[in-house]
Amino acid sequence: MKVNSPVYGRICRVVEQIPPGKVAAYGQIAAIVGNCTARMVGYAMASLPPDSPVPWQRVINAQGKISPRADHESTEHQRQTLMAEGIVFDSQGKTDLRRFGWRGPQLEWLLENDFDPIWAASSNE
DNA sequence: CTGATGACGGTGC
DNA sequence: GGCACCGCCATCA
Repeated sequence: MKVNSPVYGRICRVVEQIPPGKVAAYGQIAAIVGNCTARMVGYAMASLPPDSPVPWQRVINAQGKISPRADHESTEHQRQTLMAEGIVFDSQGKTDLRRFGWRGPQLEWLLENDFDPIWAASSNE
């Protein structure tokens, strides 16, 4: 990532837990990170280089849509990447979070990385 | 230090 | 369902 910040670091570690074929909302990531807001997550993603190892493309907004930004081509690339992972978008460019929404990290991971265990995935995958 | 900014989200109309 | 506000707060100039 571009800047060295403890907060951004925690955000990125959580984002890295999102498996292929799943997506998470900015607010969801923020809740897991704790002491952080959706805007922080969005800003952190914006600061990442396009070739970052962090799967930033799996983070979308709470409406199940890819957040529009100045660089339209980047948005399109994100959509293509997610479709390649199996995510399906409807005619409105929305994806069904009930089907593709990430349930959260595993309890063990949360505990080992000092995150609040309340956000653990409720059951299996 | 101060003010502007932003890949968001909840509320109210 | 959609749209306009406004709070959010780490970063940056």
